[in-house]
Amino acid sequence: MYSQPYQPEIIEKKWQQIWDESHAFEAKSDYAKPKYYCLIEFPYPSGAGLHVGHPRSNTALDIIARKRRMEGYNVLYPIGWDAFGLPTENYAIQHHVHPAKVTRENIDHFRRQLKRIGFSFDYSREVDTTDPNCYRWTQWIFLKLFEHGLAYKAEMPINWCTSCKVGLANEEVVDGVCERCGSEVVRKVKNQWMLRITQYAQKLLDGLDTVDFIDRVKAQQRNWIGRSEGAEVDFAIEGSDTTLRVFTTRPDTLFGATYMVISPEHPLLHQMKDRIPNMDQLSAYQAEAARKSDFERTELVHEKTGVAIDGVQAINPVTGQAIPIWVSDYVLMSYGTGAIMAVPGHDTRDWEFARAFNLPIVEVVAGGNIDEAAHTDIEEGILVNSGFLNGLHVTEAKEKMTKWLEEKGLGERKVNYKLRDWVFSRQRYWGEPIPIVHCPQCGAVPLKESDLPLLLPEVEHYQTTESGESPLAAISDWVNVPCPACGGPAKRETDTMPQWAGSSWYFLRYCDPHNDQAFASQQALDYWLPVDWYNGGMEHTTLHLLYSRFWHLFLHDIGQVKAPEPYQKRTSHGMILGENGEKMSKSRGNVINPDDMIDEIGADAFRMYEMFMGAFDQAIPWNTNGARGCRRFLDRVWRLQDMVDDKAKGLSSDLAVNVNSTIKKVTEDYERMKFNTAIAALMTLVNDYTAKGSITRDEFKALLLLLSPVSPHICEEIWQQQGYGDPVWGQPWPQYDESKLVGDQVEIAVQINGKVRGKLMVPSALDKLEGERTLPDSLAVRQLVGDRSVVKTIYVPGRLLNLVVK
RNA sequence: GCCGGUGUGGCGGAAUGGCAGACGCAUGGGACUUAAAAUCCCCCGCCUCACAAGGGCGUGCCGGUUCGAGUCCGGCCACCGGCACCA
Repeated sequence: MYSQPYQPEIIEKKWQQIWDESHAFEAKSDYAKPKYYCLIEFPYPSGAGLHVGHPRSNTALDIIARKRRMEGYNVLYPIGWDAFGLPTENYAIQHHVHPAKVTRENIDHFRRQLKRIGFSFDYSREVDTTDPNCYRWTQWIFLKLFEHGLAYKAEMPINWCTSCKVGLANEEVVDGVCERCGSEVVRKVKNQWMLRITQYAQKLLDGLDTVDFIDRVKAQQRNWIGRSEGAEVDFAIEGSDTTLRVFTTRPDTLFGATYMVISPEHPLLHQMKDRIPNMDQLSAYQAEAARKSDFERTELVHEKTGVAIDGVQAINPVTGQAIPIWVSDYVLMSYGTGAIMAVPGHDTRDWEFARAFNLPIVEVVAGGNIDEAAHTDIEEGILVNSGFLNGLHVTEAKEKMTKWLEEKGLGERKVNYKLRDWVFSRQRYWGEPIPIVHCPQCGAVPLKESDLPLLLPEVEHYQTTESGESPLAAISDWVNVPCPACGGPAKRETDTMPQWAGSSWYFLRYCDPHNDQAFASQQALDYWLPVDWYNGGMEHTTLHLLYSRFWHLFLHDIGQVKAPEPYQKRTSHGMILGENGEKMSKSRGNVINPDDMIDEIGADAFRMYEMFMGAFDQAIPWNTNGARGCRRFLDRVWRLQDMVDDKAKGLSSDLAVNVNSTIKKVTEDYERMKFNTAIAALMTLVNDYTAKGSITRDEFKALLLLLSPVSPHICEEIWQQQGYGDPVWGQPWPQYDESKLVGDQVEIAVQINGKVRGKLMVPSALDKLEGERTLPDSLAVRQLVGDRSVVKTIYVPGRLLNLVVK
């Protein structure tokens, strides 16, 4: 009997120390070797520590990273800290400590927790976004964006979180409330730094065709970018030189445009105010619309309100008829031109509005009943009541109308995107300072590159001021500086960058993290990029993933990186839910702490359960008993040491098929992220070994190599104790013998009319034709058929025989 | 409303158009033990049947294709995620 019990708490510490001291997982700067870059989203080092969601992503790519090393690749699997951000700052305010100190402590805590799980990260390349040597380059990229006209300052209504006291990007507002804290978001006009991500809308869309992202990620990005094709059309305003421009995706329905609607913020109102008799009424409506918070706007859907503009009419360019212009908040200033042509016959919103205010409804595409509802299902319709378009299919009509508009100079083809520019300023302390000086003479002046990094100054209070200004605004000797251009008195920008800044390029820094001449050397970037495999959460699909692709496309355009797209492959893991099937949260009291689990079952079993619990891309409830089952499995693996027969050589004949097919299955399943079935196959193999009662050294060895990416510590320990030689992490990945995947004989099912009626042993080499010729004559099959006659015979080699009988 | 995804035992789940329920969890039974824990073994979808054998039914619902459908096609339903007065 093997006397020593399995003690993960001892062997895991032991091997973690050995990995550390031997620099086992540091990426080599050997640019001749084939490389593989595995990336997980770097964590935000919160005070709460690691939760069980982090290890799901980390273990998955740790398996890939460890497998790639065994396959001979130079692997980069880095880790870092997305350490700027509000929770740390709020904690610092509350407890009167410096956020940098809080950050340092949290990082140390996170690193300890991660090391305890045995991830093969290259800790020598840690990136910390709050380190001036790092954010210096974040500022540098900002200067480049500014230099290329992609960063600009604008007075504009922004989403203002009333609790965080900070402006938010559109992407950070969810259901009208702050994504982070859930508080009400109101619109507030502020002077904000913006990034022109809209200029990259088409490139962000096109790039998706060149990369290997899972479909739902691509779909969500496309959806968010929201491209739509159509035309812009000018409507003349009666009795003036002005025209009112609209965007429409359905130029073919122009004959059905019976009125127009402009958004309450549309400049036309102000422009025409002298000839509008009911301006008071309109101003009141404008004020009403402005008061509505985003929350109210999303809640109060479908109840159409509006006011007609008296004394001003537009001319429908195809019918020549004068049509009224209305103001309504169902038309958004931020999309298209802020004005629409209303086609109530074929648009639900226009139909409701027309009904509410008694406006004419005209059918221009046949097939519906416009007295009952708008006829919107018109992709295949035929035009009616439409002059020169009558009788045409909508597709032809669209084309003909667009050409007609272009010829007459009344409009043009146009593509619109839902994507908005990115609000980039935050009125907060704990972020990268924006390296700009505002000079009354020269305007916004960038710092010189040689003056970077612009350090965050020490302040007394980290709180946003009551007027909504950054805490940096209160430090007058930091704020007041000479203008870098003219030397006159000027003031620094006091807003800081959002947390998304650092995460938009951190993966580039990993390539060469200690470089102080550039964000990374050209050679390192050329070698390591693109990231070969990036795994992360679905919640980052429209934020981080889009932003970082944008920055990378930009860096590509200015010649800093070779490839346009940063990530070759993107996968996403499913969320881990609490044991009750609900989302894990402190308030629900269903949070599982990784440290507690590791104390109980060890890191190897914990890692295994994270991968075994279910399909990797699905949300799965945690089950502590299931995790204990993984520990029991590792106990069985440990006890296999009692069964090793030192004298037996190679693979025993009755296990050769099991071992070879397991190697094949596990190898393929790891690549497809089917970790649960790979582990199930390993369990089956161990069951086979146990049932046999004795195994050869080679049989044990194959198991350890296959299991090592999932549960590395126990494999290293057994490997060493069994005297297999150099550590597992440097061993070649096991290969299978194609000729040993099936035995000489296989059991097949015998079906009569598609129903299983018996089993039969047949030679596995038997082919389809030969099987169909010979098998029906065998005794067992003849008994099943009885005196019925066989009409048809189908033999699927190695699977089944189906006889159709009458 | 639009775009994705998912529906299979008590539970998590498995199944290139080919034996539905692998693997694990839970439950029950047994062995070992003075006892317990640990470990090992067995059973474990529903119905029929005294039992066994045997048979029937079964992958959200309705239809279709096929020798054969959880898988493919058509039409629904439910749930989850994302987007949404986006013209």
